[in-house]
Amino acid sequence: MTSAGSRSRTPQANADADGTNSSVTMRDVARLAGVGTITVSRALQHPDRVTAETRRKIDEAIAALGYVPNLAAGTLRSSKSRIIVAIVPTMSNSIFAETLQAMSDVLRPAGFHLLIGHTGYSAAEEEALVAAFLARRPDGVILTGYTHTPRTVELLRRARIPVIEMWNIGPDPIDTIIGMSSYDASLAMTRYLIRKGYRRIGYIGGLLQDNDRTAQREAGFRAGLEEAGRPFDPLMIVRAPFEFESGGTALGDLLNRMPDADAVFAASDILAVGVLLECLGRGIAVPGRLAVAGFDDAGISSRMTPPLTTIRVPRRAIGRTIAERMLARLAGRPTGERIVDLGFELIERASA
Amino acid sequence: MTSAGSRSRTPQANADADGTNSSVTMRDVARLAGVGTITVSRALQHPDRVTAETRRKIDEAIAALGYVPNLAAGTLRSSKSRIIVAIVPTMSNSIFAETLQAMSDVLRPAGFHLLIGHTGYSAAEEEALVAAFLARRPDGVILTGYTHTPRTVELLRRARIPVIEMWNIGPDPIDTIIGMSSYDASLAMTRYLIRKGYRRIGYIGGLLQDNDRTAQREAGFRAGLEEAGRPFDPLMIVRAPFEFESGGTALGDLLNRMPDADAVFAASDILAVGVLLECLGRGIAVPGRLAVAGFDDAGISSRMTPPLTTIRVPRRAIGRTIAERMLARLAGRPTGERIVDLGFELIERASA
DNA sequence: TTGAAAGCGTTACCAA
DNA sequence: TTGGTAACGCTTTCAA
Repeated sequence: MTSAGSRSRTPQANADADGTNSSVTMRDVARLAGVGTITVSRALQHPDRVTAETRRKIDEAIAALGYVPNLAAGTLRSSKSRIIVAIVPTMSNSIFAETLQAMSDVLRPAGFHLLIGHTGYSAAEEEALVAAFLARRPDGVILTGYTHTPRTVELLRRARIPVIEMWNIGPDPIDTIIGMSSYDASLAMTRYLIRKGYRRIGYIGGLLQDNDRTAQREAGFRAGLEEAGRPFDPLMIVRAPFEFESGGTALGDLLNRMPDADAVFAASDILAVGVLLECLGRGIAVPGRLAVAGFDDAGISSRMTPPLTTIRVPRRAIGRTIAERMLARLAGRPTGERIVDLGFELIERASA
Repeated sequence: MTSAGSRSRTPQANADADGTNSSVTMRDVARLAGVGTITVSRALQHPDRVTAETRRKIDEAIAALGYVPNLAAGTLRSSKSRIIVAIVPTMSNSIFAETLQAMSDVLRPAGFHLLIGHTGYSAAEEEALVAAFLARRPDGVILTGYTHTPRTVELLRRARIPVIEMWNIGPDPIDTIIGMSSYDASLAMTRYLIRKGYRRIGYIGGLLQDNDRTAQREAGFRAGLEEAGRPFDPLMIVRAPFEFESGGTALGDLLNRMPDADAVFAASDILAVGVLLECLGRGIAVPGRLAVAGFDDAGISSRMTPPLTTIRVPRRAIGRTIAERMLARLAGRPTGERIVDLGFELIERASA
């Protein structure tokens, strides 16, 4: 580990002073090792199909020349890029970041790289990303949710590669869908609040545009009210972008419309924490005067005062499962159901 | 936007029923358009070097055949991948996620894709990532900080591509370094706390392993004490990973060692927010009994009660500037200084 | 276990 | 403005 040292101050001028350069090819390695190029290729791809002695000579030649393989050539010839494309709404929400990291942690040791795109919650942007990324000939594609433009679906269908939709379970996957049911989770939380005796429950949800997660959560909330015979009123719902700032603002809106609310279900912990902080600022007792429930179980939620009742989504497990499934598919190994529900957990804490 | 529809239930079986498939090449497009392949290539790369009529015919052929270019072939031939590698410690910290998104927002419209890796704050892992990614022949590489293994530096030097180190300014960049001085910022915050009259200032910092940002912050804190003639004592420092949970724990440790502390400077808002929440839980008045300052200006910091005094780092500007600089370099346009300091802002709020 | 030749789909080079 | 030919560096195919 060094932070300084004898580095060249003019990187552009780094010629082959040490006899190595970046245009070393497999052929050069083969020549130095005294073998054919194909043997070098085999030594790199399937080390066990080459004698230990040959492998040693090749390894030495690689080290001596500073050889770096050129994956573009391999991809062209083999039609295998070892690239997996993953598209998420945003990377700023650590929910998705953690899922991506979990996927990457499985894929990288297997030699696959994740090419990540973010849509800003726009299906049109997703389509543009898919179109652009397909030119890289990815071996597989992972999308968030099941709401896509028809052309996105068509492009992926024609690409004939594994496609995994994630996070939110829907009825008719393009190929495979892995995640949990936002509807079920939201319904469970609504039932819980009702069971706890809250009479006037407000809902702060995300924007619905191109977002089946937020749509399912809102639908689950309404279903919960209905099955309990509670009248639903559009005034009970406020929608806001997933930011801490909007949680507080949204609570203000909601309380203006529902001054008698005794509980708030926020469809994301980012919003719910914003709500809690706003309550703190306004001196609203939680859960005494107003109960607060969230969704996601973010890192901060358990540290709040009071700690937040929320839905835990297995976000690392989703990433891991998707990556493993993808690797199995690409290796031709048998895979299971096309719809994989990894479930959720209702975490009961003090806030509701 | 559709969430369902007439999708095939057996994607593996999608043959060329509609006459289009994914093995359409530029040659097929050329044939249908009645031109040479090179003209198709030109129409795609430099639309202005082709007559409008030719371009129209080619566009029609592309649409009719559902042609998707193969970038692997182009990369092989031209040695231009239009891939930029970016390596960060973690994507879970939204600080880095926002910088990555800002970079991506500039690079994508220019036809470049970001290949992202995360090191988990390990220089050895960074080296492994760089070695693996270089096989994709990226057009440029972006690293976080200036602490790298010698082999990482050597690999990048040999690759002869633009390398931009980011976030933390250091004296001797591999090539170009863009960010701010964590040392200066930390020193400024320490001076601020001293000026505000706090006598016994504790410090909660990140782990130092392979992390020049945390090291500079700690050094800045010590320098601030020293220049004010305050005695430094190792007991004043607690180090913890950047997680909400550790902020609270670390505060406990610190107060055991320094029961008379009247201020805490946490080297990350994640820790500082954890500290604030812990104070809330323990009934410690902020800033009356204990002042709290942070670093990063995370989204939640301004919403806390009291709102958090912190250092604002221009994280989106860093990403944008890096991307623009990278594009300029790759286009052969002149670029400025090798060290670009985008500065910071001390945000004075109520917590300290 | 090893190798020779062919070819992947694109773009550089040179010519018309 | 357009095109023919060659070449990028690897892996597949077939053969020894």
